[in-house]
Amino acid sequence: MTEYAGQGEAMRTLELLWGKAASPKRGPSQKTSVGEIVTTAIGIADSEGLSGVTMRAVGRELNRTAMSLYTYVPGRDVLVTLMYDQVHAELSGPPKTGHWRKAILTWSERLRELYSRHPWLLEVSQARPALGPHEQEVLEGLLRILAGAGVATAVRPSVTSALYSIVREAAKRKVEAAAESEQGAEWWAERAKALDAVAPDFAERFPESVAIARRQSRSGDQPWLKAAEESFTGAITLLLDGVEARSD
Amino acid sequence: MTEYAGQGEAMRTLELLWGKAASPKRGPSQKTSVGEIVTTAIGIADSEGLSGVTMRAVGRELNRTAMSLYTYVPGRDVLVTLMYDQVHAELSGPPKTGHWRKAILTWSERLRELYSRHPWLLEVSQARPALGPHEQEVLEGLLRILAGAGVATAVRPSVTSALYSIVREAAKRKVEAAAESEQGAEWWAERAKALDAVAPDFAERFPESVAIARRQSRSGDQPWLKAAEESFTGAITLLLDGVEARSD
DNA sequence: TATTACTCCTTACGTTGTATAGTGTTCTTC
DNA sequence: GAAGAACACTATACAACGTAAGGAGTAATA
Repeated sequence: MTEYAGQGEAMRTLELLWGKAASPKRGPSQKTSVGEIVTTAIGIADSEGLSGVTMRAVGRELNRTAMSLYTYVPGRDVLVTLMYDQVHAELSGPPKTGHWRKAILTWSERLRELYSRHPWLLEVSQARPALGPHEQEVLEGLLRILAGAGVATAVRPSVTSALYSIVREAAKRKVEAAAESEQGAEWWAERAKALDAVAPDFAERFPESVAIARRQSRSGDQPWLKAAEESFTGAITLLLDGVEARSD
Repeated sequence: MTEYAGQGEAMRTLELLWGKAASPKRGPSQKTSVGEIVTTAIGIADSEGLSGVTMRAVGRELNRTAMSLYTYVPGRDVLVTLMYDQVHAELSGPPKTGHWRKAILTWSERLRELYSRHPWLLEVSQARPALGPHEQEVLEGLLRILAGAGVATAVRPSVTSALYSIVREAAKRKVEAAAESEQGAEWWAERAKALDAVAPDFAERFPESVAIARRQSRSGDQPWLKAAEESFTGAITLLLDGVEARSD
């Protein structure tokens, strides 16, 4: 490994994120690349979850040992950071045109779809200001829409925070719903019976929760998915109404 | 372990969540309890993060072996679920009175403070419909406020989702900010230099992001904390404005 | 009193991330 | 061209993890 003038791992991680890692000048030619490793790891995460991404598993996929990966990447944590930034590249595209409300809704939906394609994103620790280029590009895209719409600078962080939040929450519910539909109806019936046995007063203690659950279960054959969809667009509409009320 | 009539682990987890696990009728008296184990585990998580909560560490704290914990709790995952529900008990209190906007803001702030006290909540996987009593109580509290305010039933899931989202996002930023202020100013300067070396065109590529970051760094000696605070109340205000616009 | 159900402990297994050391390859320098 | 530095990769090893299996001791039941 090259020396990094004492700048530590933060510098190394930034270099990797921005594809600016210096290529080696001597020694045997590398048999793979950071990009290939990250792509492979993403593939594993997509199909087996983040816990499936072990150094050994990634190495095996590339016909290499786990330890050889440490030539490219300083450790598993950084690999996950790189994966996180890399998938955000899927959202890069032409700038949105049209009405800003529509643009924001589209932005939100695209981000949510990203989370659906890569559910493991929800397992990645959020306490991590990575500053990767693709993640940053996504944020910048939203800020541009807000700026173009004439939303006051002071309000933009709030809107941004709220939108990200709503998208992630919606993605969570969608992932949950998918996992749950795998379980089958029998599992649900059993669980409901168990809950009743353990908390017979559930409906009395939590009438509002039960009312909403019942309301949602009436809306079609995929109740959870539909409910998630509705509360997603509903929440965004609400937020944008608030923004608009503020602009006046 | 008692047999659970083939109902599996879901039943066992629900019993533990609701404190309805049957106490043993024979054998030596138990030297600890589920509650003590959960409390101990929460203490460890508070001070060392969720990764510090190992079966061995919890056992050590209670002068017991890791394996003895399996008498009380079927495994680490369920222990984490119990921890998650348990801390939500800290929010139980008298129902809020006064204007509903104020009540919702208070609810949100209390939840955010819970996340601040227990930052590891953000590390807990959200893809998990636990149905624990304390978590449910918190949700029910919010729904009651909404119902009392006359917010339409159809809108409540949206508002709920958005509020939870905003709170969690704000907590994330607060946790980040705390972790970052530990790092000291030198670390930040170094990191800024590294970013400039790696992405000299950062300010040109992401002008809106940079503008906001600059704006936020002007607002006092704890820029991150203040920014988080502002975007938190800002986002909620925005959302409630939207709700109000909808009620008309 | 014998049996049963239970708690707790010891031991052990497989898996993880990664430190260390060694082998062989390629570029640089003399 | 030869020597040596810089590198890629492998093999081995270690500590820590969750937890399965088995056994010793204890208390209620029959």
